[in-house]
Amino acid sequence: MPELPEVETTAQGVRPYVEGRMIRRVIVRERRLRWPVPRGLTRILSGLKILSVSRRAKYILLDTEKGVLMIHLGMSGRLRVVPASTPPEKHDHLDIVLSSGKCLRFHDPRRFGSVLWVKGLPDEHPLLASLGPEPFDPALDASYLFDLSRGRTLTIKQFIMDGKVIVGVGNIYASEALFRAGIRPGRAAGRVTRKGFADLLKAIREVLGEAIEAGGTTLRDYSRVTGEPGYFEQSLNVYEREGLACVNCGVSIQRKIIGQRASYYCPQCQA
DNA sequence: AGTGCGGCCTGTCCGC
DNA sequence: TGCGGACAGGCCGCAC
Repeated sequence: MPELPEVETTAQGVRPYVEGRMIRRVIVRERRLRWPVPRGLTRILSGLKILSVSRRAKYILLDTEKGVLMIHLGMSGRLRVVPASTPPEKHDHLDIVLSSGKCLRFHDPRRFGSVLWVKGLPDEHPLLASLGPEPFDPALDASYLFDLSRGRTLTIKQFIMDGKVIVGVGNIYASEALFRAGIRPGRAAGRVTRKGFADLLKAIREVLGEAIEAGGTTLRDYSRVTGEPGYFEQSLNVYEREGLACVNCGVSIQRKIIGQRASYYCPQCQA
């Protein structure tokens, strides 16, 4: 399941193949994604050069002189670069055929992903406009999170997974960051101390940074552009480790549903 | 306004 | 073996 590290890894992986390339055409085989793939994408994109590949939250942005193509991997989406002649497989919903003879191929069995076209600045798109800061934004600090959380009754885990608060913290890394910060996922956000948020922000940055370094976490659906797995899975301390010994203290890791999401924590190390 | 939850999807796994 | 059902999850949009 692609979280921010997986999306970042994907953006980095496709960048050398698509930046500076011309789009020859677009082949849409299935437009029923999270949002319908816009009609006329071939007409819009053909002949445009991809100026840059970037990422905002979990969106991959392909910038052209006429607008920006926003790609979200949902939870089972993948982007691969393959020769344009490669026969499509099941769930290969869309190809962006490049002047190089290769194509950027979007594959998404669950179709929670999306491919959208924005004419103006991507930040003005409704899906991006109200998003919170990037975790690695230097302007982001613990005080921001602390202030925003005052009076909030939802759990700290739900709070950090809320894209309006901070982007890019998905289910896996939320559990992992809370473990590192020693905070129980079920604690009310409004009851987390200033120190707690300092620890938590540090932990979020560490976990995401390490996961990017490792090429992401490979669980179920995700693999890198090259098809090789990410290696962060072996660094997970609590996620999907219910009943196993805490790496810190040996106490059994607990699993609890919070906000309809599986959450994992050590009852000893996390208060 | 903040909170909780339904719904979108399919592959995988489990029990019968 | 085959089948149904539960589950996984990002995140929007609705209802309270």
